[in-house]
Amino acid sequence: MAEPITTDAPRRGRPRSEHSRRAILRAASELLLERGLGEISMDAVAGRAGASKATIYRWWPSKELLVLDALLSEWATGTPPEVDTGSLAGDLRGLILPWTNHLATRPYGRVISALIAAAQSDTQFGEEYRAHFVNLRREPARAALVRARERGEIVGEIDIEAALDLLYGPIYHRLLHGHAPLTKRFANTIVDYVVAALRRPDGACG
Amino acid sequence: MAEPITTDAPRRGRPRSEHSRRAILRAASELLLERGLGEISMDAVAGRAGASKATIYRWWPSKELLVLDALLSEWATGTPPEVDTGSLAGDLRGLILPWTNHLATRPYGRVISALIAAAQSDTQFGEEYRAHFVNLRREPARAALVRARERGEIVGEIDIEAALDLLYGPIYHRLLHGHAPLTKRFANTIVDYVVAALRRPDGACG
DNA sequence: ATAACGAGACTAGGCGTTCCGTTTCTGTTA
DNA sequence: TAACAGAAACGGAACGCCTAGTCTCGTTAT
Repeated sequence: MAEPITTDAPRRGRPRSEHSRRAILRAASELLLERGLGEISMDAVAGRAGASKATIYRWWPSKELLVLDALLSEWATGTPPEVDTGSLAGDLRGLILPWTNHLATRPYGRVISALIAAAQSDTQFGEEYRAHFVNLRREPARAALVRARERGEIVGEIDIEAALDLLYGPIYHRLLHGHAPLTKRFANTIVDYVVAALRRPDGACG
Repeated sequence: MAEPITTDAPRRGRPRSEHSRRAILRAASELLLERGLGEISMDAVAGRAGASKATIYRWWPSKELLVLDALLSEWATGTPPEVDTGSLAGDLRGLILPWTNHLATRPYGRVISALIAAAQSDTQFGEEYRAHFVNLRREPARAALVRARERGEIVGEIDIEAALDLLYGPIYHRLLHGHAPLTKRFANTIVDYVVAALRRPDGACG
């Protein structure tokens, strides 16, 4: 993430160029979706943004964190509000469908897989990535599951963390491996399966 | 994958050194699990194997394909036989438990995530990876689902491909993101959820 | 006076290639 | 049987090219 711009106590000297900051983030986003993380260079980002590499590294400590910031600033526009539809299926669909639709419109798989790979060797980046990408999505789904349990829609011993993996795992799986398309129909099927699994964890009826 | 050694019609000239081939694969495996794909160099592999880089590149076209070959040759020893236990839960458990146990014993997550990232930009490598890693695991699970349907254990319209993602997606999710441990208990829970979801796809009873 | 800016040179390190001299095999000739 | 020529693989090492990240420089804005 970029070092935040301190607003209080106006610093001396030339202020940070907001124009450059946006140009850098936009250039990074564009190049990222055109080619992927491994295929772009910081020189290319600087060149397209009309900025200097020194300026980039003054505010972002590494290529990966710049990319993470670029994706977050792009996705910030499309985050849907969390809603309580009254049913578990409705809640999960409201969370999953816009997200998968967003993922399917652009080649995010190549970018996110590179970020995951980078997160394996850089612990600090890994935590930042998980906090902003993974947990940010899990939290509202977790809340929906808790509501459903309090409502009595799901009963018995429920492993909520495993249920969240059951929900998000298949989406990430198709996104990263690309063995099958990430369609709206698929997302709906996964939600149906998850709801069915939680309603009768042991598969019994009656 | 390495170019296969042709056995028929013995070629002229010095034959390929089987000793070097094994030393290279073993050095690659060791370094890979010690440090990960992005943190090792071909010079390091050559050095540890006591081989020349020229020799490596004579038989493996890239670092990624060498690594894929190294992992496959290591895993070839631990592949369990496919068994028909007579129940869907038993079949899936027989497939999933040994695999997750194997995955959890070593830091495979960092290696596999790097391979997935590499597969995004190299189409040919991507197909090779999916064929040997992903589909090799999906196929027996697919067969188990078909048997369960023929047996009448699961009924109605089943999206088998989505069901496979429901089974493997959560495992890959934890392996790659590392937000929660990949325990035997977790694998069992996922199998239970999958079986429950498929028994009543609509969540209804009666 | 301070600090960010763009431009660009620079370092360090990795992938993959190429050359070298050597080794080990096959095939031919005497 | 024995020598010789060619083919092909070997280890070692240097090289070209590219990229992340650092640093210097003169400039510009507060």
